[in-house]
Amino acid sequence: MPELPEVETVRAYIHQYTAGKKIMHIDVRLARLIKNADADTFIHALTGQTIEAVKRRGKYLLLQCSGSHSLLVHLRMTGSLIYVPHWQENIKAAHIIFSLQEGTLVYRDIRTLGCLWLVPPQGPTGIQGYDTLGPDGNSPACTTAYLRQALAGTQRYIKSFLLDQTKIAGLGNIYVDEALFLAHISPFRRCHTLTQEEIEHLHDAIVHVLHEGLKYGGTTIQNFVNGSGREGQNQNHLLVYGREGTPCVFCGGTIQYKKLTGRGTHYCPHCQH
DNA sequence: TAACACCTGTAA
DNA sequence: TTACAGGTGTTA
Repeated sequence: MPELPEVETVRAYIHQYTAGKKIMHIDVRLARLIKNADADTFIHALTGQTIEAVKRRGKYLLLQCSGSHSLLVHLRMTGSLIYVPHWQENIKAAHIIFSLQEGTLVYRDIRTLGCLWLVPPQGPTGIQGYDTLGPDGNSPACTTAYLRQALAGTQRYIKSFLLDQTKIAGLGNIYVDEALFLAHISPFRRCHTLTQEEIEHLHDAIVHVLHEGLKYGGTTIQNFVNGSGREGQNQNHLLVYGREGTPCVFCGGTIQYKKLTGRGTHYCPHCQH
């Protein structure tokens, strides 16, 4: 589900509502979501700690706590982290429940593919996937020069490259399709064939689509909700994702849908080369 | 790099 | 009943 703009939207809300609050009690209802500790260890390490700040790197959320351990969360497809002033038992798919000194932080996840990790004192190193993250797609480190250098070394499909979190962190299926459409580059192009000009357009498009996603509070297709449980609005501004069979906003041709390395891919064959 | 696995819900 | 879904790790 969530890509960088969705995770960042959640981060901002959760930070606003939970920073400075103490974790009074933790109810672990689905322990297998915690990947590197058993439930007792997890509960013992975090109970009594104060959430100092909520940070984000790529699609990971870091809840920095006052004690020696912190909490790292990846929402995967259908995870969500919401803050509610009053816990109610009718909240569906609530798997880990943090009772705070004021209000409740709930980890929900319909498909239960999400992950939580207890972060050791030395930080979130050694946690699979985290150490090898590339620069965030909207960070100053993700320059055109960086992209040029990284793209030159591989012949894979550009879409597959953009989805690779070790190359660029934070992009997922929606924003990759949107960025390639805006840059007029086919998802089937091989990385090493991109020209300097195309790489510049691609870079601008990545920054733009992430900015738009953030501006509209994330994209909700089915499940995404921000930290308050509300939907995003960026789905109303998408240009290709989910628009197969409808007219291309540039040429009026028909948006196509094909599978590319297992992912549904939306593009305009006339505009994207 | 492809297929499959992890899961559940929804829509065709 | 089947295919598909904002992701990613493992295996062939």
